[in-house]
Amino acid sequence: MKYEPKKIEQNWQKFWEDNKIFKTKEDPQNPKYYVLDMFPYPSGLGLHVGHFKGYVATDIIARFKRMQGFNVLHPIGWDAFGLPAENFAIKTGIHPSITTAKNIANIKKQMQIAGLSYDWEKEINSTDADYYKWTQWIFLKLYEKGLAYKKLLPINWCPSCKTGLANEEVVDGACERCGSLVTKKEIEQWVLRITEYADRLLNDLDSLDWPEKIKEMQKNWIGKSIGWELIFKLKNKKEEVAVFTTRVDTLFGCTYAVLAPEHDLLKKLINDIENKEDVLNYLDQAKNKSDVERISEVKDKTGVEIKGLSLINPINNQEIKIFVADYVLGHYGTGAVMAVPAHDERDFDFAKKYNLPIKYVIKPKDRELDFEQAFVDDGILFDSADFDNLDSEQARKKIGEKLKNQGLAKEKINYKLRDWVFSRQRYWGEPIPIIHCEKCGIVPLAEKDLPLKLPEVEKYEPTGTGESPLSAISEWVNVSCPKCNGPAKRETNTMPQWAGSCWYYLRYLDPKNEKELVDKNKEKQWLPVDLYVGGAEHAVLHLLYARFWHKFLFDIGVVSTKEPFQKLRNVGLILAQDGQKMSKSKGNTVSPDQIVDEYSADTLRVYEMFMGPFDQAIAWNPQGLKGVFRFLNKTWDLLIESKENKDSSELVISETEKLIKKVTEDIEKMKFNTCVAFFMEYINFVFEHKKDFGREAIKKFILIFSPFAPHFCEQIWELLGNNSILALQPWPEINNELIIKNKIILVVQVNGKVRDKIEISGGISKDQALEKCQQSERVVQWLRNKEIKEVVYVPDKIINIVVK
RNA sequence: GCCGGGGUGGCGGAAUUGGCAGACGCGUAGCACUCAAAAUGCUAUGGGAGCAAUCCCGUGAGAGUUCAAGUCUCUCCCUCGGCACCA
Repeated sequence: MKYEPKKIEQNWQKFWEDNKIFKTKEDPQNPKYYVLDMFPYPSGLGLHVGHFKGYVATDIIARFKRMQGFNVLHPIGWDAFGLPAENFAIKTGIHPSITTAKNIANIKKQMQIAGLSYDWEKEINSTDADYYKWTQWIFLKLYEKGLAYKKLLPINWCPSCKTGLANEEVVDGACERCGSLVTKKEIEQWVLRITEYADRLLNDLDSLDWPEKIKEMQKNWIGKSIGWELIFKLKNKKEEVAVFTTRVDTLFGCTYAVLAPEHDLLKKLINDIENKEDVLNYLDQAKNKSDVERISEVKDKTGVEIKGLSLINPINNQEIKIFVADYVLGHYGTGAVMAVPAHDERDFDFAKKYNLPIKYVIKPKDRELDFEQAFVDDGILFDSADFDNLDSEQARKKIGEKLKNQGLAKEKINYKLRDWVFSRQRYWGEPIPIIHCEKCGIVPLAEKDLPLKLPEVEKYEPTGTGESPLSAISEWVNVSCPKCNGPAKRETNTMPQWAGSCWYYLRYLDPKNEKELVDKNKEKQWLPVDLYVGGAEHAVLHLLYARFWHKFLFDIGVVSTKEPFQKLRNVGLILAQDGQKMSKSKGNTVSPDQIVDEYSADTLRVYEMFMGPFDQAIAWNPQGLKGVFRFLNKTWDLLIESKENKDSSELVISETEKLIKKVTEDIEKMKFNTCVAFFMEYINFVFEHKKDFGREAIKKFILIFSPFAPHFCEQIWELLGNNSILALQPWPEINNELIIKNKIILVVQVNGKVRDKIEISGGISKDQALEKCQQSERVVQWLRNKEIKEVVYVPDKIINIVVK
């Protein structure tokens, strides 16, 4: 009998489905395990083999944990709001929900032919009104707690997608989605106060089992800095300017100050400025600069002196000039800085260009000052009055305290993180459940009126004016105010792509609940997610947003854990054969359907796990696929041939136990590539010992190989005469006693070089081992006429004889 | 510039965390089967020397620690990812 996957795979898939084998079990006796994939966007292109890598891995873990007796929750769903469906609708006039449904059906089929063991009863879709009702509900709660607000502010605008973007969606000054250069646009925006959670988002990272890289990225993105806010008084005026600094120790070196173009003082005192025209001109220029232009000027800073105004340095009462320059950011700190060119690169560049004084007040501890450049490290103070000879750290404390006592300073913490611009001027997203009343202002929808359904429109085309296509549907837009019954209009912006994915992992626990987002008991039973798998590209997008919402839901008592995803692992990309990223436009994608058809689902699964380390990007290689197919065939033939064997030899039993041990450990560590290598090694070994490969060993092999190649193993299991379902069998226990320990190969070195390998029985002493070595001619020839100086013995491993 | 990952045969990659470098797979070569090809099986496969047993060299470069270094320490080079005027 040959390995004929086409005859078996579909049968097993149908059997699993018909008998609901992978329905989530909730046996209170057993521990739970929640293993989750980042849910996909149902693209019209379907999934390519790269998408499957993560899904196969979580499937292996899910199957493994089920066999170990866990209640496993392994669900999947669809993150279906988003631009591709909407853009397709613009082109064809077909409603996004229709294309989305079609795409979902296709991808679902792809997942099924790969034998992925999802519990399809838990399936969710972020565009179902029953689902986004709760996304809107969370928004209302955020609004209620003052964490959602509407504000006119200059935001990142993608001229091609014709919508505003969040900070996190701008990569190198371009739109994360389409790559167009982002411009600034001032529109009224809904904004979420994620900054309120900055400290918790930062601190709780420590408790998470996540890749260091992702934690670092989030830390940097949140960007906490601890320093002082100082007051500089204007000379001969009552106004003052606050600046933020982390280097208050350099205050004696401050030779001028710089305001961001957005700084309030400029508007307020514009008529006191002698060179008003120049300044206004500069402000105008700065306003029209894109991020890319601003970034490109890093080495050539621009600015204008504000003549007629000056500031007083609070520490020494020195008068200093004021500039306006766009290297100072309006949105960070106070929008104003004290410039210390001697000890800051940026101020140094600016001072050089405009010929401003550079005054050194800190010197290095271990070398001479170099007056050709800024010295930015901590050091020892000089020319700093009472603070001379202090080191930077002490000086920061003392100078800060002194000014604090005079009411001119306070400790201050700043974050790079900015509030989350949450509205989009597009159609295919969750409507924001808000009404604008002429009299009452912003009025949130009542909970009972949720879901606020997305209306049908005739044109999906974004207007480009900063208004959403929804604004054109007057019968939807015009409503009466829930408060005063007067004329009112609906909010026409929609939520961003990320909204639905901020909480979907909660809905899987209880997907059909109409009364609550999630049942309390179910939430307590299943959270947190024990293993979350997805790409690293979501580090500061989805993963940060979801943590924020989760913490908010924790605060309002919806969830009981501080964090949603306890353990996170990144799946590495599968690149095309040419080493490039797989994409439709390059025409280098490989479809899983094609591979399943040509080889088998199990070949695809085993190959993807064997390619290399799970978290690493690796190019697709059709030859490697062939190798795996060869292995499966060889294994099949061997198992069929051996299945009538009764007992195994001690050696085979020992090797089988070793295999169980290694595979069990490596699945847990997600080292799937070495698992497959172990399977291959084992099969090569028993191939040499066919007659000794008995029933128990075969059974155990099939059990532990089944998460990798489930159809294959299920079929062999049946052929062995079992009536039970392999997927529901317990994982084999490791029996250490059966591992042979009395025949050990000891490596013998002389002066650190391997000279022989001898067989010993385990646990012998150093002297016994040395005696054995002296019986070996190969070893003895290196000892002749030499004096043994030392013998290093690592029991059962290695002996090193040091001679002179 | 800063932060993080990495550099091992012709290729993808192993190496119990300091103890046999190159497991496993691919590729390549030779042989067998075949009219032939594919498939399959067997053998070899880091480099060098040697008929051979065997010996020497070898994990980006250089130094160091150690009985022993791919693994630890220092200096440097290259590469991939992230952030980047955040005061």
